[in-house]
Amino acid sequence: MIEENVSLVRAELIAVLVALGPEGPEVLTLKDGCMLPSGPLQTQHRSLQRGMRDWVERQTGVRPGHIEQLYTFADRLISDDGMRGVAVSYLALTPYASVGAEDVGWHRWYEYFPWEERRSPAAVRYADHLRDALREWIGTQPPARQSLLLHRLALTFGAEDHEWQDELVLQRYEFLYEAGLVAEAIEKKCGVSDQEEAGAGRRMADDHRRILATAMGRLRAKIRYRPVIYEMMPELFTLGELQDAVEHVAGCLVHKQNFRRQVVQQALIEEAGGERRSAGGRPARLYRFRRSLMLDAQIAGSKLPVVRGR
Amino acid sequence: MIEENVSLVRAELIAVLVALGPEGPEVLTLKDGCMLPSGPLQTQHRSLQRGMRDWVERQTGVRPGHIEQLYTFADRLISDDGMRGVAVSYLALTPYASVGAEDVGWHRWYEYFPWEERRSPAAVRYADHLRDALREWIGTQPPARQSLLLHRLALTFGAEDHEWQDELVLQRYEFLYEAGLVAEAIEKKCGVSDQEEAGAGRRMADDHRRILATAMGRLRAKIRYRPVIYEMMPELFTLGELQDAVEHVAGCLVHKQNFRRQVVQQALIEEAGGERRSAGGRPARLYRFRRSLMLDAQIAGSKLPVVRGR
DNA sequence: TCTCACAATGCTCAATATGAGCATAAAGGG
DNA sequence: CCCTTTATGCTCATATTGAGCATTGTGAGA
Repeated sequence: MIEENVSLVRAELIAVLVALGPEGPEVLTLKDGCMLPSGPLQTQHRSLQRGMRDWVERQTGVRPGHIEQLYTFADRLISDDGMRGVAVSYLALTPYASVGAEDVGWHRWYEYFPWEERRSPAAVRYADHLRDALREWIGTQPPARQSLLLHRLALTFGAEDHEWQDELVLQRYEFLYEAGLVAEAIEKKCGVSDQEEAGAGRRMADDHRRILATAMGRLRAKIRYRPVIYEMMPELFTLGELQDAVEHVAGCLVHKQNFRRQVVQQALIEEAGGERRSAGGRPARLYRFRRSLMLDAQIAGSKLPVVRGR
Repeated sequence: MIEENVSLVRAELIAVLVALGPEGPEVLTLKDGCMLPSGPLQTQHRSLQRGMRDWVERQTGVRPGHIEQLYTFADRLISDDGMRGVAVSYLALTPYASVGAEDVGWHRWYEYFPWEERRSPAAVRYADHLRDALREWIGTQPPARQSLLLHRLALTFGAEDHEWQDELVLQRYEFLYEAGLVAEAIEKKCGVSDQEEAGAGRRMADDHRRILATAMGRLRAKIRYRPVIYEMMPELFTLGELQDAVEHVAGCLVHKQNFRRQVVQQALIEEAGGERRSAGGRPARLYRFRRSLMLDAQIAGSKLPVVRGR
């Protein structure tokens, strides 16, 4: 007996898999960059997380490593078959792995959120440009709302002695969405948009880009106090490479000497005993993450100094 | 058309409502303390959060204030009607409100987790006692596992120069569960347990106590860097009352002078202009939370100094 | 009325942590 | 052999934190 009014739903599992490619963080996608791996919960799945892992491996061949639940939401609308959907999204980190299948591939996440990449003055200028566009849009809004919107602009995009906070990825995306500055919003308003470059950043199907934004924000927040960055590093790495990874994820530059100081004194890594020589410059020592401390690390937490430039 | 293998599920919404009673944090329950408010997602619910709010208000008459999603999980087993359940749990904070309905009421959360209350030496002794019981249990385990278990014990219950970390509520509950030291686990092993006091702390139906543990851990972690404590305070309060609230939630004592210093210099509160006099002692100034900063507060975060004693 | 216990409030001081920059070391390329 | 480049080591000013002493108003009881 099923109670009246009680709707049965299809449970959809969606995964944001992140790895560090040669040019920074990349996300695993289907349909040539337009979709995240996903699929419905099935009878044989023993848990939500298992189901998610199963779909990812089936669709892409990649094994998720460190996994964490992101958010669960219900579709706004009842679909054609009268069925409603509940989507459970996950963030998973893995070392970089190549994929073979058609239409499956890694894409730099800054393709989707170019304004989040602020490691060069040129990149910062792009974010500033968007901020101006937002300010212009705010001007078209009801006067009563404008002051609140301007305040929100300052908090999310950094202005009037508020600093840019790298973990507010979702808040910025939603702001741009409201202002109709991203493709998904434009399409919603004007019908199908055939112009690929109609809005800022690359679009995705449904609300997958929103989920990606959630994942980015969560990851950026998390690397500050948990050693999750090591989940994406290869077995051996130099401190320079580690710093590069953090900078790419956080989307900003950090002070090199202070970064090393903190990382070293946390003692979560140990010297592996070799060195790596590159084009020019002094060879760098190789380190490895002390996996034996994983339990400690999960529970105790650590922190990486993600801060401002140089 | 519904695909083969794809299971439709019932989506259950579960709420942990927390308020500050006269003796510390309390949780809103049904069935005389054995259940959390919950109910299935219904067709008319426009979102998961709305559905949760709807159930809470219907069952208890209390309006949830600040809301945050906790975790989503699938039932391990298919139920009698062949249907599977997915449960989405929420944490909600509210000022203390009285309830009228039968079997509905507030219960101190330390009834369920007495070892989490460490504001007196006697309370700490109880946690120590449990730690000893766990250590004994570890002795009965396969020798190969023992070293890992002892390490985990040190991390979660504090030992061998590891400190007790108040936000590890779930980890401690799960450890006790594994060791068969809480009622739910005993029942699972031995069939129905008619002894109410068979295990540590008061039991709840299904995995509701696990959800409560998740909520407690999240709240304890959150008050350190977000001003959520104010969601549970009355309009006017003294710094002493605020500190009391934080201490009750965190389950440990804080240094009074340093607490005030940080709270005041964060400038999230303002003097309300009166004072409150109690039994003995100098009257305390009244403060109020600056609601106008809510946007800032949500985004920017703040932090309360939750630390060790005095 | 005078004292005392009590909580609130104000302030100091040492120990750390953090932000920023200078200096040196060890490679490769002309 | 000099120059550029990256790694590494170290210093110093400043901010944050942990801990404790001192002072101020009150109510209660001698």
